[in-house]
Amino acid sequence: MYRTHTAGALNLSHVDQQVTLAGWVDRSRDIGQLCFLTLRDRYGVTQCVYETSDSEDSTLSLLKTLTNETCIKVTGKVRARTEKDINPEMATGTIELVISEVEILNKANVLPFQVRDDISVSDDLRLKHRYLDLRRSKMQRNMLTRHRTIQAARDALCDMGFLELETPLLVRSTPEGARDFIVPSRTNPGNFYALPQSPQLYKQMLMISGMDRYFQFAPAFRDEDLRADRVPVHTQIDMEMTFVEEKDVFLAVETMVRKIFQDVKEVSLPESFLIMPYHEAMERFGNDKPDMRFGMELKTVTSLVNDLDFKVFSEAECVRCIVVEDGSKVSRKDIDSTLLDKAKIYGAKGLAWSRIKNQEFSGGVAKFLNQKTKELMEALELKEGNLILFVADSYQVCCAGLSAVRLALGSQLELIDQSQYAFLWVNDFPLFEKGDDDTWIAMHHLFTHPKAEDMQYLDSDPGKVRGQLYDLVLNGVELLSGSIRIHRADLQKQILDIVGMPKEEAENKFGFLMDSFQYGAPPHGGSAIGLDRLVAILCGEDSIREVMTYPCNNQGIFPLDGSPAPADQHQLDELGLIVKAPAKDI
RNA sequence: GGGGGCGUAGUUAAGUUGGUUAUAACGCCGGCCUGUCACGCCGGAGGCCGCGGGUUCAAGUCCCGUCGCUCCCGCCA
Repeated sequence: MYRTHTAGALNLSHVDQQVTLAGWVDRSRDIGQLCFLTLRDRYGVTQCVYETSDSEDSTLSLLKTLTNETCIKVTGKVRARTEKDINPEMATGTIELVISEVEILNKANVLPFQVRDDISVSDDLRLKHRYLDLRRSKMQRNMLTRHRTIQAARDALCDMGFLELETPLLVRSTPEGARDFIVPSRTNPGNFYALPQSPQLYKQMLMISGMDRYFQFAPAFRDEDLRADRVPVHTQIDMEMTFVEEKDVFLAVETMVRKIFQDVKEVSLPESFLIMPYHEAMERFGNDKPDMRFGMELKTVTSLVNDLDFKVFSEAECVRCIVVEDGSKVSRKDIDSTLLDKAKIYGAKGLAWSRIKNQEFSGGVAKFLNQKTKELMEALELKEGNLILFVADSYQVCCAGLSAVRLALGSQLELIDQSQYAFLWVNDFPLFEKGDDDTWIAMHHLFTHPKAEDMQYLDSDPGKVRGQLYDLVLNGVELLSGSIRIHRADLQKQILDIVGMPKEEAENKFGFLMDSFQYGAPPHGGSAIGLDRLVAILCGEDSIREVMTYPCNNQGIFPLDGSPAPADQHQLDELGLIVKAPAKDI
């Protein structure tokens, strides 16, 4: 071993012991014939000190050459610091290591960026030198949190009798929503595997196999455009259960999530989480993943304002609004620029506003609203000083626009308690939505079981059918998606008919699943948690990249190894591939 | 596919209506310092101002193009 202890281990009980530490130079402070250096490893930081009366001393000279992040081994005796030299900020601040010997294991060159928490460096540079970025204590903490989250989830699921099983990573391209990553087969020229978008079909068949309860930390691959919280590969805590209904899945998930928050954050979550149907979420928050940490709910006023002498309102399909309690905190400039911009992103053409002053509307569109002062004041329960913000458009645009405005106000007015974890189940999603060309498309995926009481509308009015579908939302972030699945071939065929998938295509793409339904497939259901998003929230990070070891950048490029890269000609030849597009230079 | 923002030493930034030798902090190199802990003090090196073109007596600054990064919309159940 290179070391006898770690850099976080030493305390007063080790005084006078001879120890050896190995790690990186966190900082060195050269005070002439006195020299301090702080040595860092995953476990902490320990101050090492060397003093001499000989200015030609070889150890002293060596210490003076140490640059930050040089990898070293230090041997010496632990000494208690004198009262005035104790550093209360440091976990090891009561002691120091008196250096007798230093060995440079590997020198560090001039660093591309400093390894410390208070840096602001471009993400690209951080990713190019991710090994250095991960040395920063914040990143070390994030990785530890990730590890603990996985550990707690595994403990909880194993306790509940789930089996941890793996499903294939080279699979058939599936009829799911996102674009597949495809992998050419050398042994079967002209044929391709797909990387799984989720273990969906394979975990369903594990239930058919009688595995009863399964889970897996599963990579999920999707070849779509990226975002701050979206990368081509993310990890799901994927689970599936047999002979269960929605509430049974909720219970299992809640048990696991409670264990995670207890173990990782020492936070006790409530016995059960709030449940809200999709339609209620849209009505109250304009969003299917509402942030429940603050109110400011949306209201609909279409019928009250459509006879006003104001074309924008009278001709709109829908008029919705939100009420800001203390309107004085929102300036005209906020409304006309910041908030309007938010609403515009989602297609709103404007953001009408007015304030309540002396028991009537004042400013903005007041002259129109005051045709119905009393009715509006009562319907919206308006009070002195309120600010009302309206969007008039389709129901979808009203919801999306005002929901964005609500979130912007929530953060601007600091209405959000950052210490709170507000969980919410959203369920009863519609099974289908109308596509562009008037066809029905599955809102979630094709394997979701309709709600029993809505099955009667499958033929007559698919838009009315709700699925046994649920999302778990945490602080406005969609953490989990799941459903009770179809387990009978006849129902599965009916669903495929409704979305107009040709029989041949269905047979080709997942006939194997349909087949499996024919041998006593049991009722089953499950869910998948976005592990990266969960860990990001636990770490207080906005981007999931902060909790992944080696994420790619926003262009899908990983600056460290330079992937993706062109394939060698001999690789292409073996695969029988001809590249038509010239390789983009990256 | 569409829109917004940013590209200046190793890093993060400043750079005025276009006008001397392009600044600062941290880092790096050298010197001084025996209780520092963001050590301090003195000195030094370090620049294709992303790239290409244009306007001008003169461009880091203005214009056009391009490349890179980033955030968002579409897309992603």
